[in-house]
Amino acid sequence: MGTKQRREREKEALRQDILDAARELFVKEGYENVSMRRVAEKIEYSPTTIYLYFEDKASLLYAICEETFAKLAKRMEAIARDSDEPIEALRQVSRAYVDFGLKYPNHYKLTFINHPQHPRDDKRHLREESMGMKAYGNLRAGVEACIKAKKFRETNVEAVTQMIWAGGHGVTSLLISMPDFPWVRKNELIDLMIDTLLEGLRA
Amino acid sequence: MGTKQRREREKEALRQDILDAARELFVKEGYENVSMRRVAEKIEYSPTTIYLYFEDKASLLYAICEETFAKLAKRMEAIARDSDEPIEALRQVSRAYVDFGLKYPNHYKLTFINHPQHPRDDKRHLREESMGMKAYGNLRAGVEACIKAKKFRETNVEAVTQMIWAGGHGVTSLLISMPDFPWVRKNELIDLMIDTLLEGLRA
DNA sequence: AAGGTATGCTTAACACTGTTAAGTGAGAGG
DNA sequence: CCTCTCACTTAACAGTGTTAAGCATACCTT
Repeated sequence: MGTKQRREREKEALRQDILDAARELFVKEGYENVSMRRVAEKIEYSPTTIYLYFEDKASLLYAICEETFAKLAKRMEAIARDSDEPIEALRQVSRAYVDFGLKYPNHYKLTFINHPQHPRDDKRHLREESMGMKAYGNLRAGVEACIKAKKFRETNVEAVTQMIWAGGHGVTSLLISMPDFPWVRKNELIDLMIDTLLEGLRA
Repeated sequence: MGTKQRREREKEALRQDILDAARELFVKEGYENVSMRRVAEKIEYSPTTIYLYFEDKASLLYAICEETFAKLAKRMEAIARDSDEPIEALRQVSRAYVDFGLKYPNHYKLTFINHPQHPRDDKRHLREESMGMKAYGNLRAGVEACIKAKKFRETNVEAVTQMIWAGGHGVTSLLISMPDFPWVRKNELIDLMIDTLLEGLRA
């Protein structure tokens, strides 16, 4: 009987409906400002139904974050593949990171800025297989290539990677979360950050 | 009759009690995890009493942040005064900024990461007189001194200030909001960021 | 000193929140 | 045809920020 398989398919479809509704609301109005009841209303189910598919509200967010991270990781990989000059590749990967954040500010906010502190030591997003870790790994690979090619004087791969990440995140998050501040031109600020960091690292 | 003045003093005292209680709780457990009822319980008043002294919960935190950021601005000023080598001064001012954020993560979160997005066009924290902006002004002064002394190749004061701010903010906010990530030693990361930026700026 | 009033605080309530325990009802399996 | 499974719902709990209304006391005036 294919009934069991059909039911399985239907469950998966509803799971996706929940995810789609939640993503749209979270992105439009912010995680904190969207209640489970509102998500339920959007998919026209009772609020408690969501709990049959996701452990809690944070898990719902986590699933959405994974989707977003996956897109970013994919784009970073493509850039790294298409370039062979390591510093130029790293520059473009960093640029891609910031551009991604500015293009999808609400997704970025959701995943990197307003990331709610998970209640009981929930370290899902730090697992090796998580998409966030994969994006970090891509940046790390770019840094490693530069160090292997002896282009940098600092040789601690992890430290350099984290610094470049922090530099990109700093620009991105400030531009997003303080839009009313009198910033200089966005591109000027982004390029100045990346260029200065790479210049400062040069062997 | 001094009764009016005495009452004024008593009101001010209670206001401070509220501030003290709220600060202790917010810093210890985080703004989001502390309710108005818990603050009220701590000072042994009814919850609604707080609303006679502060417009809402966000205003309570804002008042605390102003106090704390005043300290930061003061420290930055002192550092700038005590040093006459402009790059060294800027390095220490930047370091003070990050150290401050890590010491008071909840204050930092409100003014630079989570700041209330819904209180409709509430731009308190962007006002010239706000202590957060004063700290930014101190950083800017440090950058200006370096540029005046012809130590930097980039001469756009605003752009350089914003970049250094973004660098410090990136490190600070990531360390705060992703405490479980396998960071390299904090001091190593902070120093690497500041040193690399200053090295990359050198004339 | 007595009466009225302004002031400081509290009680009760509203409209929400995330989450869970218990219950319902339709459809599959025997 | 009956039973039982299981997706889903209803009702409720324990909390949240916030407000409207009420009360008691300390003050000022007569």
